[in-house]
Amino acid sequence: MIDKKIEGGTFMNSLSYAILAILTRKSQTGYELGKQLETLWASKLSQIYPLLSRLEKKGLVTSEHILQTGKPNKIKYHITETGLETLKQWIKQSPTDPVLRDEFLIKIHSIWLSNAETAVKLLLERLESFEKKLKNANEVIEILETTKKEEITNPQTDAFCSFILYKRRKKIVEEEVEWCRWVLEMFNGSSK
Amino acid sequence: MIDKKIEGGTFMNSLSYAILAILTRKSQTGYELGKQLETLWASKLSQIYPLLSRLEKKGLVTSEHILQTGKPNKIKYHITETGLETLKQWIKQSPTDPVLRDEFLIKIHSIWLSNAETAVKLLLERLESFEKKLKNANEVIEILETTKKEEITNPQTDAFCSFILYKRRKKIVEEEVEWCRWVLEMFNGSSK
DNA sequence: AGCAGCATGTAACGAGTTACATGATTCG
DNA sequence: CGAATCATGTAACTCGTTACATGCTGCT
Repeated sequence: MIDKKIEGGTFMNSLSYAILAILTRKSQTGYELGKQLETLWASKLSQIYPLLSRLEKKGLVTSEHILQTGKPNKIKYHITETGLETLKQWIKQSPTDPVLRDEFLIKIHSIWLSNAETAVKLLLERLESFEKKLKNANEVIEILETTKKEEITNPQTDAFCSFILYKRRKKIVEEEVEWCRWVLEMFNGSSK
Repeated sequence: MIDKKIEGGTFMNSLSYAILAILTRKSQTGYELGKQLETLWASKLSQIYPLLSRLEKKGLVTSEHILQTGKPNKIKYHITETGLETLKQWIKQSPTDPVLRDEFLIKIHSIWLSNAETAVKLLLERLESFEKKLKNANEVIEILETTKKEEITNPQTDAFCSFILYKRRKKIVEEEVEWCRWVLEMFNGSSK
């Protein structure tokens, strides 16, 4: 009875909703969406552009052609009333289980077959990459805390939602960093 | 120059390595692999069975037909020397970036458009599901700590690898639980 | 009587990535 | 002078899910 199939194509997938979610905050181009989506639902432009056309055919977004000089012309997308309603309805439904695909975990699972050097190299790389993510999250949180002091405590604002998501990110990334250090210690302890 | 393309089909994907990784610990059937893979690289049996055939053609695993009465016959897979070498070589290479696909995050991103009831329901569901995961991780950790006391401090054992992976899982899931409680408090605080 | 578990597989489809095509500007 | 950024898109592919097919045992 759930009509996922709205006129003009096939079903709505998670990426479609992620696109609508970002467009509620600011109308933007496919190219810009590609960057915004990184933290929410990573995807390539080659997947985003066809989906935007599909969403337009369904009447969930409208497009505005913007001519530019010196740069290629661009197409700005706006969410429609129908699009907003569709998104709101979707939010109410229980989300599917999260899926994590992380080659690092497979490698760690098998690291007992390897030597300490390989393990340490793997862990140091991971540590470095997550320390960068942590720094980035901290920066965004600081900016939100100073420029949106009021909004970030009000659940009815988009800043609040961004804030809590970055706080979550920070917590989880911090744990990963701590964990890497802990495992590295165990390798140092056992080799000496 | 990296010969991902070993005779007998196309490339090796992450799932192929995940299968090899699990088979290093214990020979087992595709059906059993399906369950073991849940925490490492979630996948369906319809993807696992054809991959096992492919791995056999490549000479990375061998199969043993086991006849059963009362239950359907089964095929037990064993990793070969070549399979083990292939896995060891792969571990040395830097893993690709982890990919997380989580509809919950998209919904939270848009929760400012919705009402407090919807948000609280979403968060309570998440909390419950992660509390279950936490309980499960704690149980496995306790078992490992009592039955494999020695191995879990020795990086050359498979128990050590399982142990550190479950410890990681526990930490991250704990943070998610804490975060859910924190956000729920903010909703309770603002509605009164 | 019906459902879950055991056990293997194929077919069809949707989701996602890589490669290709185009072309101007700006930065190092 | 090459690489990165801006900007949109198509084609070909791999990866992953859903549905289908089969059939016996044990639990509720």
